[in-house]
Amino acid sequence: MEKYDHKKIEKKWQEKWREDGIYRISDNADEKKNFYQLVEFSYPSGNLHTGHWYAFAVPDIHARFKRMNGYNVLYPMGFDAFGLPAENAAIKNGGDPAEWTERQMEAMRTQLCSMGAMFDWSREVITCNPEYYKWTQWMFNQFLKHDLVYRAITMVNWCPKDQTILANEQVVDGCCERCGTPVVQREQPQWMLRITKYADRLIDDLDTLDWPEQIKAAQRNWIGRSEGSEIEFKIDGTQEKIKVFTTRADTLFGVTYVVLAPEHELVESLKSKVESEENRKEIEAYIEQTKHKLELERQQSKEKTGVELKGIKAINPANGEAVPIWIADYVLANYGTGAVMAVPAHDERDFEFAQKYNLPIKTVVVSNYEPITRVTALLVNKDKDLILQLWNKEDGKKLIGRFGGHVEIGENIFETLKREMKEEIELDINKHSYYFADYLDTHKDEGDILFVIEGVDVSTLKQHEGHEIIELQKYLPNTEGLSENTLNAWKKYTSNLYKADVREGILVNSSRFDGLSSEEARVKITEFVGGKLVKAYRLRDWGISRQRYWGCPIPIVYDPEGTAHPVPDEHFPWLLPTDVDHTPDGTAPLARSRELFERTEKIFGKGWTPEVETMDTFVDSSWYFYRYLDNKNSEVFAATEKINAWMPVDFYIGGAEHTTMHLLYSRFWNKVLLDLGLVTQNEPYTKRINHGIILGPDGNKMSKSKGNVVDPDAIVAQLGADTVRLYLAFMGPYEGGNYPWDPNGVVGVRRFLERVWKLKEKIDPEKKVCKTDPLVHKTIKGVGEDIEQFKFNTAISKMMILLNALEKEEKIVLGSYKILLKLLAPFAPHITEELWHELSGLSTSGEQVDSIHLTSWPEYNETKIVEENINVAVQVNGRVRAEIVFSADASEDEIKSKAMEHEMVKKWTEGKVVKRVVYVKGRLVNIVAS
RNA sequence: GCCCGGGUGGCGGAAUUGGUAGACGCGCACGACUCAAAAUCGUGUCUCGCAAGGGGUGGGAGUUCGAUUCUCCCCCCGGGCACCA
Repeated sequence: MEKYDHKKIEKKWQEKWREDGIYRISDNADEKKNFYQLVEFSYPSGNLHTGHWYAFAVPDIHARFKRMNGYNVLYPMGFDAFGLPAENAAIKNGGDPAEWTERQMEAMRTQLCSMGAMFDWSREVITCNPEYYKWTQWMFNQFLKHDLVYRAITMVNWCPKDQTILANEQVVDGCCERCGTPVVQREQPQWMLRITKYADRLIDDLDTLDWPEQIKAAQRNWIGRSEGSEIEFKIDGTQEKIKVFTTRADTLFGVTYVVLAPEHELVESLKSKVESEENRKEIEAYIEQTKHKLELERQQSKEKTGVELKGIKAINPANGEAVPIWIADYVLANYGTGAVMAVPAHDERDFEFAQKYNLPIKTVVVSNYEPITRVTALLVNKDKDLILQLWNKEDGKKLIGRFGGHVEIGENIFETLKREMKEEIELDINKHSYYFADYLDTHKDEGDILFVIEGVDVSTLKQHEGHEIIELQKYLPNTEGLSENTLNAWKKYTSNLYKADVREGILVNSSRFDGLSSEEARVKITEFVGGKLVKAYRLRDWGISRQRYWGCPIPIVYDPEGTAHPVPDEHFPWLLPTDVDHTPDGTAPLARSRELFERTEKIFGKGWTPEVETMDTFVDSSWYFYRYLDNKNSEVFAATEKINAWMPVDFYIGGAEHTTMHLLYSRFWNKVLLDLGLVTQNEPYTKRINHGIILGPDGNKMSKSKGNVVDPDAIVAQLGADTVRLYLAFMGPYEGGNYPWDPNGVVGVRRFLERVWKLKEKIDPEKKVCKTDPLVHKTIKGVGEDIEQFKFNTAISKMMILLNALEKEEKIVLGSYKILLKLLAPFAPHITEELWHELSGLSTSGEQVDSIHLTSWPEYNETKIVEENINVAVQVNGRVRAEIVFSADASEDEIKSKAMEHEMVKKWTEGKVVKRVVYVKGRLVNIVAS
C-alpha cells in the first residue's frame, strides 16, 4: 500500500478546490443560514509566520465545521496594507511602498493558500487600493458633516531622534519603541475624531455582547468612566471661578486647598494677580518645567511638586471658607476639569501633597454611629467592605467574632447581632464568619442608618458626645489564641486606621448631611452648593493624523486664508501621490509632492493647498469587514441588502493586542455608521474570542535574536499542512493560552494522521456492525460540541480515542471510517479529501464523488451512544473500594444491594453502622458508615 | 493600588460543572522486530509503600456522604489601567 505522502496530495487538492470554486460564497444560498466568521486581516509585512497560521488556519476548522452543518459560511481574507511596517520595509529596501506591498501580498497569498483554508479570495479586501480608501475618505467626510471630526492642538508623543510623532502604543516605558530615546510631549495640530461622544454607549452596549468578560473589562477600564460632580469655587475678589471635578463631593467640608493643573487655562490670568513678582516667576518656572518633563520622569517619580498662587484664595461653596490655590502636575490637565478640590484627609495624593507643603488636613465625618457602643471596633473601608471585630468586653482579650462582606449603609444589623452574640461568647472565628456574611445579605433592606466612618481619627471620635468607642490598639498586643490569618487581617485593617491617626484630625460636623451614605451625601451636597452631577472619562478623542507617507490621505484642502475645507465626494479617491521621497525627516512626506499641490490648485483654485497628513491605519481597519460583503461595489461602500444578509459578524477571532484599540475603534465606527443611517446594527461583532500566541520551543516569544523562530513553511514542507493545522489545534484550548511549539508534539500528530491513513486497510465492505459503534456515535457528538466551543484539543483527543479503538479491531465498518474522515475533515482537509475519493472505489456506484468538504456533518444517534454495560464505583465513606460492572438497565435497588454485598464493602463497613447509601446514577454508590 | 484571568504529573493539557483526578498527546522506562540503529508495534509511567494501604489538584480553613469544582482568608503567576481626583 502506498504510504501517506502529503507532498503528493496537498497541492493537488488546493488546485482542484480553486478550479472547482468550492469556497466561493454567494450572499444567499438556498435555505442556508448565513454565518459570517471573521479573523483580523494582516499587514503584508513579509513572511507568514506561525502566528498567522494560528490566527487563520485554526479558526478555519470552525468555519468548515459550520459549513458542514448547513451554514452558508463567509470566511474572507484580505490585507491591512497601509502602515508603518510596509513603509519601513520599503524605505529600507529603497523601493516604492506600493510595489513592495504588492509583492508581499502576492507572496503571502501563496503561503496562505498552503494552509488549505476555505478563504473566499474573490472577496479580498486591500486597504491601500484606491477603490477601498475612496470609501474611507467618503466616511471621513460623513463624520465631518456630522461634527465628529475636528482639528485641535494636542499634546503628542514626539521622538526627538527620529523626528516623528509616536502613537501611544509605540511608546514603551516612556521611550521610543524603535530607538529607545526618551519621548517628549509636544503640541501639534491634529485631526481628531469624537470617540468620547460615544463613551457611554461604548461602555453600556458591552452588556449586550457575547464577549469574554476579560475583554469587556479591559474596554471599560480603558474608557474609564467615573461618576462625580462638577463644583464651582469662586475666586476671592474676582469674577473668576474654578470648576473642579470630584467623585467625593461628600468630602467637600474637608477641602483645605484647591489645585489647578499647570496647563489649566485660568493659570495665565491668575498668575498676574499673585502677590509678588517673585511668586509669579516661580509659577512660570514651574509651568515651563512641567512642559519639558519627560514622559519617563512622570511615570517613574510620583513625588509631588507644586507652587502656590500666593495671595489668591478660592471660596469653598459649602462653608464659605477661603482656601489657598496651588498649581501642581499631579493634577492632569486633560481629565475632569483639570482642577481638583483637595481633601487631604480622604485622598492619598492630596494627603501626600499636604504633608509636603504643610497644608492643613481636615477629617470629615458624615455619620451616625449610635449602635457602635457595645462593639469594640467597626471599620468601613472606602469600598464599603465592612469588617467587624467583636471582642469579649469582660477581659478584652478574646476575639469572639469577626465578619466581613460588602455592606450597604442603612442596615441595622446591630441589634440583632447583639442578641445573637449573647449566647455564643466563644465563637470560632472561621466557622462563624459565614454565618454573619449570610446574615448581612438577608437583612440588606432593613433598618436605620448605621454608620459611615472613613479615615477617622479614633481620638476624635472619642470626644464625640454620647458614644463610646473603645480603642483598638488597647487589645492589639494581645495576640494569644488568634490564628495567623486573623492576625494578618487584623493588622491590615488596623493599619488603615492608624494611617488616619497620623493625620491632624479636625472634626467637621456637617450635621445637615448626617446619616447619609457617602453616595447619597455626594448627590445632596452637590445640589446644596449648586454643582452638577457629571461623568468623567479616561478615554480621549482619537487623533488620526499621521505624518507619514503610506496611508490614506486625509481629504482636506486649505483655502488661501488657511481655512480647511473637505474635498468633495466627487473627487474621491483623493489619490495618494507617488512623486514623493518618503524618507522620514520629521515633516509630512506629502508636503513634497508637486503633483498633489498642482492637483489641489487645479481643482480648487490658486493658493489652495492640500492637507499633507495621512490617516492612522486603525481608520482603514475600522470598517473593512463591511467591504468583504461587497468588495467590487463602486456606488456604495457596501449594498444595504448585502449588509443585512451578513452583518453583524457572527464570530470574530483575533489577537488580544487589539482589545482596546481596533476592537474599540471599529465599534465606535460602526455606531457612527448606524447613527448616519448607513447600517442597521448597533454592534459589529456578536461574539468575539481572543487567541494566544505561539511561543518558541524554549517557551519564549519567537524572535530572530533569540534564534527560536519556527518557520511554518519548512514544517509544512516536511510534515504537511494538515499536520501543522492539527498540531496547532491540539496544543490547548484555542482561547487565551500561549503555547510553546514542541517539535516532538508535531511529530505526534503526524503519527496520528499516518495511522488514520493506514486504518483503511482494515475496512471490510461487508461488515455492517461493530462493537465500536457506540463510541463512533459518542465521538460524533463530542467532537461537534468541542468544535462549537473552540476546544479543538479535546475534539482531536476524542478522535484519537476512536482511532485507538478502531485499530484494535480486526476489521472495521466502512461507514465508521467515513465518519472518522468527516470528523477530521475540518482539521485536516487534504488527507481526508484524498482518502474520501479513494474510498469512492469501495462504494457501490461508480458516479463522481463530491468533495468531502461539501458533504454534511455526520449525525449521531443518542440511543446508540448508550453502552451496554456501566461501571459503578463503590465507595465507603467517600473512598473507592470496589468497582462493579452492571448492565445499563440495572435498577438502582439492584445496584445498591449488589454494592452492599460486595466483599470489600463488607470488609470496610465491618463493625460500623451503615447510615446512608448515596447513589449517583450510573456512576457510583457511596456507603456512609460510622 | 484598582479591575480581569489563572495556579492540576517531567511537559502541553483532560475531568460530563459537586460524583472513580491525571483523558489525549509528548517525554521517559522496559519489551518485540532488527546484525545494529531509526521507524513501527506492545507494556508501564502522580507519589510513598514489598504489599495491605496512605497522601495528593498553590497554602490554610469551611460547607458536604463526597470538593480540582462551592464559600472565606492568604500566597504566587499572567494581562489591563494607573498621580483619573
